[in-house]
Amino acid sequence: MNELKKNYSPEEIEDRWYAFWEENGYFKPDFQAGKEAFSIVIPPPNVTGSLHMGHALNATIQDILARWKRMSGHKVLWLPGTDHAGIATQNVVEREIAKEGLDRHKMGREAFIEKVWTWKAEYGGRIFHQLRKIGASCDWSRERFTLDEGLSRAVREVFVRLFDEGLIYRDGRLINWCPRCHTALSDLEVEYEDMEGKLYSLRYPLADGSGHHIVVATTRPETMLGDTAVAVHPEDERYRELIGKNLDLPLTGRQIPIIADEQVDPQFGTGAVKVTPAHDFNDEAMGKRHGLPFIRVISEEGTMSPEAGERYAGLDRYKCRKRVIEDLTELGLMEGEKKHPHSVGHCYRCKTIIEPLLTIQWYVKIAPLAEEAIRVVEDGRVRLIPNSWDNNYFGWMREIKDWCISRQIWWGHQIPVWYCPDCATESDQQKQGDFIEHIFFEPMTLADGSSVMGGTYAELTAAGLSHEAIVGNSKIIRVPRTVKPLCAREDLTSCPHCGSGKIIRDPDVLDTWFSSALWPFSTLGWPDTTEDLKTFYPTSTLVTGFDILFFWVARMMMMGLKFMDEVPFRDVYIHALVRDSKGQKMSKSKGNVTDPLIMIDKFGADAFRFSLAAFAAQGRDVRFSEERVEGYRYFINKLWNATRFILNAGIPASGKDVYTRDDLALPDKWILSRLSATAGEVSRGLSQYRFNDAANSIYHFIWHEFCDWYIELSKPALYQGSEVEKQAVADTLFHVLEKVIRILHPFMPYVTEELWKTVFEKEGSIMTAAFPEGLPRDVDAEREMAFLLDAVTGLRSIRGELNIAPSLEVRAEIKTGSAEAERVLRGNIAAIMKLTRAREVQIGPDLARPEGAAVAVKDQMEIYLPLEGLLDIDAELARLGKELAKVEESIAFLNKKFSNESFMKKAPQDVLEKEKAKLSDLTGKKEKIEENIAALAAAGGKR
RNA sequence: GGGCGAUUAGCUCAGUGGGAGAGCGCUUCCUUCACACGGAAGAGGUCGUAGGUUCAAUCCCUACAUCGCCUACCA
Repeated sequence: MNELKKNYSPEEIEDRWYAFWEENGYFKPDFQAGKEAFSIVIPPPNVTGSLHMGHALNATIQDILARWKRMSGHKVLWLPGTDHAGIATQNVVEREIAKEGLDRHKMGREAFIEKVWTWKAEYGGRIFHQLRKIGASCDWSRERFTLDEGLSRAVREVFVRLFDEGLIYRDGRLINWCPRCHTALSDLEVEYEDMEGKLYSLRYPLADGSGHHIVVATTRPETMLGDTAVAVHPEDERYRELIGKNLDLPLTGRQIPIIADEQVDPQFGTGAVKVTPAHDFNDEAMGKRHGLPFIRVISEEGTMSPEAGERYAGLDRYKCRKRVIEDLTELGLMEGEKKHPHSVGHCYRCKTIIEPLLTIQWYVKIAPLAEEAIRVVEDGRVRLIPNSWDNNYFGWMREIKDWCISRQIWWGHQIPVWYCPDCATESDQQKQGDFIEHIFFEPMTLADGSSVMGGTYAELTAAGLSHEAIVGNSKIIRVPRTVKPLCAREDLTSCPHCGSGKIIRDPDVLDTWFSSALWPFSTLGWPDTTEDLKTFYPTSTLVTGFDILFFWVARMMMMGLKFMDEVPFRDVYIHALVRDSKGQKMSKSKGNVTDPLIMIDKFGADAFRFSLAAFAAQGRDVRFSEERVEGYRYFINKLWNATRFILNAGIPASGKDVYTRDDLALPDKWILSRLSATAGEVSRGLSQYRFNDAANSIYHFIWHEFCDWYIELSKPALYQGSEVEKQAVADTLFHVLEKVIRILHPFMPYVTEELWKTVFEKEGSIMTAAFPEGLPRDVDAEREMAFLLDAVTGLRSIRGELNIAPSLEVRAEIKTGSAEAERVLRGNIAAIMKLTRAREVQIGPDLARPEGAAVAVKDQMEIYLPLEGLLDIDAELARLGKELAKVEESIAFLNKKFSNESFMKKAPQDVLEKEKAKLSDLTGKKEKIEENIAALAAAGGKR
């Protein structure tokens, strides 16, 4: 047997055991026959990510499940991977190259993407290192990346199939545009934030020369340059006469009509609203209803476009706002302004204020996919846990809008669509709208006389040509997006219709979430029918935060059902957000971020994991507090020292089964029964995703039952018992310890492995030991033990409250009220003496009340502590008085109940019985206390 | 605007239709041969407010207050 140091030091063992597990393949599923599959796919963190508290909680929960299921005889796959995180990653690398004075346009698409891959190779694995620190038992041999070859094939397959079915289409409409990221965003990617804005009132003069004007209110005066109407409510008396008339739109020289529309709220502002169909979602709808022109006055860069007029073109949108206000003021057309709080959409990646822009984008027609995804939650094929999320989920799914999936960035899955300029008709060319631009290089002779072969931008820069030279000599082909798109599984090099080699690929890439939507099956090998796919799909449980319920979970449901014809997972455990100790959301800008790695450093991964599990109550945010982590480090130390105690006793385990032998004492049987109960509670907790219950249950058992009671009770036997008694106790201690570290292992993998290997010198790993299940309860032992516990607590209570010095070795007398109580107490006199520091304990059914004794009244016993002259009678009287008051209060309450006729008539029989029993117990107790008070008072009087 | 959740001991939070629990903190005592990262004994709560349902409400219902979150087109 090995020696343990006095205190547990996590840093010395964690990395060693992790390497041991990984090298020996313990994280790989065990394909042994007969094992049921249990699979989890990790919510892929962004490659740019580093581990934050959310990941830590998420990973800990998954790991607890994975380890528990492994120990419970499942073949477990926990599949790890990362997400390419299109916009986020592109932003990071763009900042990186900006330091070298580069930008992606100068580099060219291919060179830039290569740069991102290089970056990914260097930094992308960071988070996996961190997950290893936490102890995550992922099967790293199956690690995937949303942009790797296999997953890209899956993306391509899905796109083509949806395209062929008409579920993917292009349309020109308003979308949320981030002028900084220079891309479209889906509705979900816009974060709304309340901001203190201003509401400006502008005067639009009537065009009839009457000198009258209409006042409109707006928060965005610069958009007035793109107004194409002013709308009023059709019933609005104030404006009825004016409907159909024209207004002079200031600063533009254009005239716009006054239209009537139900959507206008006559109560708001002046009841007249300016309509800018090309830059506002409401106005877009109104514009379409009334056939208004769409004038785009703001460009992709967030600056004013030429259509805004010469005076404003090129200005930043906010500078333009100022200038418009100045100009209107000068014309006397500013009616006024006032503060106006409103919510403004921001890019979820860079926080820039989004701009609604009219562009052509790719969409997924989502309603047909959503139907089935709703049904599977309704009929329970997928369970959301906690189910309070059901309504949120249904609400969102039922109102779901088509999903904009194209992004104008480079890092991602490029849309597998080509356009043929030679197939474009004249009407295509003339149509206003988006063009796809392609820099096209033909073999050319440069100014210095050298000649250059044609090629892509990247190839040419690689050949040493400057950006200027390339751009100056290139031809730009523009293909209107209205040309029929050609969608294909394999890259096209020529037009399948006309054979033209000039076809241009759609430059857009797919929304990152498009590929993550396929994660549960693409990672398992789909579209091939692999062994993994057959074994592990559908996955068992998805563990995720509610913040990506719609981004990710809902979309996985739709895609899984569509392409696998089966739900992607059975259970979705939705955990809360980790907040700081004050309940604030952790964020870099607030500086209240707790770094999980620092926590692991300070307290060890086990303590940190256990805290997260203990915090993870369903349906509530997690408030993280370092003090609690510290507390759980103490807990590990407690277990560690309990182990030292067991080892130091120096009695090796005999190997005899503790459940079939007949030489166990009451405390032994009791702790075994409590162990069984605890194992059951932990199993139940885990299977119901009540991680806090499971954690608390094992914590309480180890500390307060095993250490506080059983180990203390074991001492008399170990120090003074017979050889047989010693061996029985030692065997019980070892047995409970061994089982307890198994139960604890999913929560605390490292320390449990350490104890398993060093104390029990076992082969293999605790990871493959069976999780304790179905251990026998011993209700007799638990009931009998209550007498012993009562006797000890009663005596301790007297000692504590009467402040009897611990050095004073008292004598105790216990008058028992039943044969069972007597038998139990008699059998455990040594333990009572040891735990209460009594030099003598007398037990019997008819002991006389000694004079000058303190007393405690318990079920089936009166405990006397004779203090021969030392008793502070007043203190004891006060103590008993307090006790009596409590009992009397309860009795009064019960009596009130019984005197209530309706209660007697209507309360169910079992409740009635229970209350009656309670009353009779209390009455007995009351009488005994009163007797003792009377006796004591008499004794006091004699004094 | 709509929806959801929260409100329980000093703090952080569990919990249940039959007079409320934990951890930390606090008080008192104890360096007793696993652990002072320890042990023992205590104090501490009209379970947000007001109504209602019920024999019985901290728990169910309604309203209100406060605080969060999600969602929405009020210019």
